Amino acid sequence: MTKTVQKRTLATRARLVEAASNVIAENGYEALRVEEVVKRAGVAKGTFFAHFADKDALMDRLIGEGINRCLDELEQCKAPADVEELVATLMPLLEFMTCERYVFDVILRYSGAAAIERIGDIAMTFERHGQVVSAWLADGPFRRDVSTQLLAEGIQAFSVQAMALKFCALHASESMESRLLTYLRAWLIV
Amino acid sequence: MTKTVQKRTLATRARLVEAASNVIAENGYEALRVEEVVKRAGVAKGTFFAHFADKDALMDRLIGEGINRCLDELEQCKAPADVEELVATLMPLLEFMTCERYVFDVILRYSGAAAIERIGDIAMTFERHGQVVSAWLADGPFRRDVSTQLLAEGIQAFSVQAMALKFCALHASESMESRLLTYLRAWLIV
DNA sequence: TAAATAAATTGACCGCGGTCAATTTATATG
DNA sequence: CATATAAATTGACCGCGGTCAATTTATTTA
Repeated sequence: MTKTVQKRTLATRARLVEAASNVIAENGYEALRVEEVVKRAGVAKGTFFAHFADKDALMDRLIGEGINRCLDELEQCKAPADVEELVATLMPLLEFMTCERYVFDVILRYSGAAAIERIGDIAMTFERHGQVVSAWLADGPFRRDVSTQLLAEGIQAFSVQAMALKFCALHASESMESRLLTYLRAWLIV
Repeated sequence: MTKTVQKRTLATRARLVEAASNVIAENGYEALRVEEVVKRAGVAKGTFFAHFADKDALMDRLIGEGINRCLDELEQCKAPADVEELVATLMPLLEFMTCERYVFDVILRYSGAAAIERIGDIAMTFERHGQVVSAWLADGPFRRDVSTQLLAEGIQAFSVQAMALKFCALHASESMESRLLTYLRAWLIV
């Protein structure tokens, strides 16, 4: 049970992540190609897959990072005083999650842990999100007949719905924010 | 503005769909390969893409068919008398939608219309689902302070959440049905 | 320090979805 | 019926994610 982590390993992985971040900064998430990443990192293609199970695993990590940055902001906020404030506070996170259709697709695919053994970064952010929101609900003008945990899960469900409809041709007219507002008024109000 | 639809076209498309259905019946949705489908249909690969924009378009159609079969059943049912009955009635549909992880992923991706111009089969089934459920809610012991339309959207949101958690390692313990029951009791009860 | 062992890296190769210029087949026109 | 025109079909080819036996580099052992 020896853990032999060479620092070369860390260095290579860091170079891969760095290169990937640059590609994304320049062209967005969807345009990322593994071949471009390894070229910039100066390693062979096989090396990439020695560090990440597949391309999605890299995305899980990078998008997870982005979500966590949003959650860092959320944690700074004081508990919203009403539904309007709650929705407004959540918006930056939802905007990031829907910055690209591809990003939203990856999030949906990984919001539940993808594999049995490995629980991905994105799945962990959903847990964290639930806890942050749950804490807010404890001292606000919201219904109390069910647990804050359940209310928080509902907020996630409605958030996903509102985000999904952003990409839906059938419902493009209403904004994500106003839609979520409608949902959460019906869900949270006593 | 002449529409010249050769019957050869229809025949070829039917052969492709037939072949695809057979492959799926034998090996499931995820295992479907376009090359296998065209081989069985006796046409070249390019022909497939003259009939379907991409592989997903075929999946949208075939999975959409499956959902519509479930909805046909649902329409036969009389309006559920309470939440328990409602959930029980919905289960066959949810079971089909989660018969494979791949199937659920495709459904999520296409539940909103994928492209602006073309509204896919799966997206249409969500509309249909909303209408069927909405009609049920009009005469049942459910809350009436918001529209049945909104309630139906919430049922969809919670259904998606319950299905997603079925594939989630973090929440594998509770069944899809009991989870949905918890959600909908909190959502629908007056 | 040299030999043995384990870990990291390499790049040719594969599978499979998707493209397109060229060809075949059907339909409209004189 | 012959010719022009449009539609359908073909298959070689490409892009890109992912694999793996062979090789290089680091660590352990004698």
